[in-house]
Parts: sequence; C-alpha cells; structure tokens
Amino acid sequence: MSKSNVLTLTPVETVACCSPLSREPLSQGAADRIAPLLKALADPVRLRLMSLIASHAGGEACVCDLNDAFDLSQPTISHHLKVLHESGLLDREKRGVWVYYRASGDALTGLATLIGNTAP
Amino acid sequence: MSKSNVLTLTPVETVACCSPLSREPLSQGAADRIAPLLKALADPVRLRLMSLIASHAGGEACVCDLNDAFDLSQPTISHHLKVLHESGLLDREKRGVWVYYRASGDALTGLATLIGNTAP
DNA sequence: ACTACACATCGACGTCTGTCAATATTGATG
DNA sequence: CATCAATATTGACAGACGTCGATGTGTAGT
Repeated sequence: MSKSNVLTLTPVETVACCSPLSREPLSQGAADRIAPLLKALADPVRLRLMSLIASHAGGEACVCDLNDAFDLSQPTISHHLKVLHESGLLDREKRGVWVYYRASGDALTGLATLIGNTAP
Repeated sequence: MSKSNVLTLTPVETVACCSPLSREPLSQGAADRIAPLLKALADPVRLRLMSLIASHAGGEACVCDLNDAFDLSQPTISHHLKVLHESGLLDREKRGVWVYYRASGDALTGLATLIGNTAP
C-alpha cells in the first residue's frame, strides 16, 4: 500500500488508500444495510450456487442445472436461490418452463470494494 | 499459524482474469472453508467492530474503546470479538489489563478478491 | 491481602436458519 | 382437457445464533 502522508495525498490516493471498512467507522445504518448481503453469501450452498451461476456459460444458469450439483432436495435449492434473489445478488428470469438466474455484478463488486478491494 | 491463510487457492485458481467466484465453480471444500469467514462478517455489530478497529489509529483498538460504541452489554461485545478472532479476521494481544484487537489485512483482502469482479 | 478494574466465560432465553416431505403453481404437450 | 415436467410454497423440526445477567479470571494499585 502507498505511503500515506495525509498532507500530500492526491484525490486518487485518498480514495485508493484503503477499503471503506478500514477508512472510517461504518455507521449503524450502513452496517444494517450491508450485513444482510453478506449473510446471504455466508452459506456454503449459496456460495457454490453463486459461483456456479457466475461461472456458467452466458453468465446465467437454469435451476435444472443447479439441482444436480447438490445432494440436497429441490425445495432446499429453491429456498437458497430465493434468499440470494431477494438480497439482490441474483437476477431472476423465467423463460418457458425454466427459470434462469444471473449474478448481479454490481452487488458483488460493491461488496468486494467495501471489504477491502483497492482496485480502481 | 494454524488459521493464518484460510483462503489458500490452488495455483490454477490464482492465475486468471476474474474473481475466483465467477471464474469456475467453487468446490464444496472451498465453500466450506470460506463460508465461516463470511458468516463472521455477516452481522451488523461485527461489521461495525471490524470497521472501528480497522479504521482506528494504529490499526488496533482496545476493547474499552469498543464497548462504548454500542448499546449492548459487555459480554455481548466480547462474544462478537471472539467470533471475529476465531474466524481469523482479528488478531488479539493482551497488554497489561487491556486487550487490543487488530484487523488481519490478509483475511479481508482475500475475501475481497474472492468475491470481487474484474468483469470480463 | 484487599479492592478495583478489564475482559472472558457460563447458562438461559427467544429468535432465526437450513432442511425435508408434501403440496401448489405454472407452462408445454398430447 | 388431462397430464407431465419444472419451480415455488407451506409446515414442521432440529440446531445454530444473538443477547443478557451472573460469575470467573487475571492484573494493577493501595
């Protein structure tokens, strides 16, 4: 990380210095808004679901593809997808009998920059 | 040193274009290792604790400073700090009567790069 | 030693969560 | 219309979680 003398920081350096989490104390309101997002991600099944969908061809995946990847019942997978969808991490689109889920890139990058990404 | 690098990735995983999450499906083992870290962060109080500590002067904070920032009992704060410490997100050091916590930068940036998207 | 202080642990409580079997809903097809 | 296939919803249950008051542990000062 770059040398930080507060007096000589350019605007770019000010932003790039550290993650929002370590730049200033998070307000309670912000924490209350962000925690549910992390909570939605903080489950092994949902993590794998996000990864399966995000890495799938076309950036989207049908539920039928996802069910087979787990040793869990169909309602359980449906439940996890609902959690991810309602938290804003997954977009949902019904095409015919099938339902396709797509990762919301904004939500993911938002989380990453909050936690610690110093990427521009 | 046991939990120092919970986010270890295979060589293949470390190379590529975008975040591990969207590059290839996460293995169950990886998901099982990463989810607890996110779970530790996925609470409003713990998010604010991490932020308070990480943004505090010197990168560390004494428990006495943290208790006053919340409307919660001292045992509750102690409990949350323990969760963050045992997950590897916080380092603990006792100096005299006081205990100082420090954010483990590695764990945070690891999580961020895992989640983050350098969209293709 | 005794007291005061900083922090951790324990035990108990209500609430939230992950999972399943059973059932409902919706769309395609004969 | 009747039926099947793909998802979602419901209800139930065990286990995990956040919180508190009470208590324990260790350190410093008198």
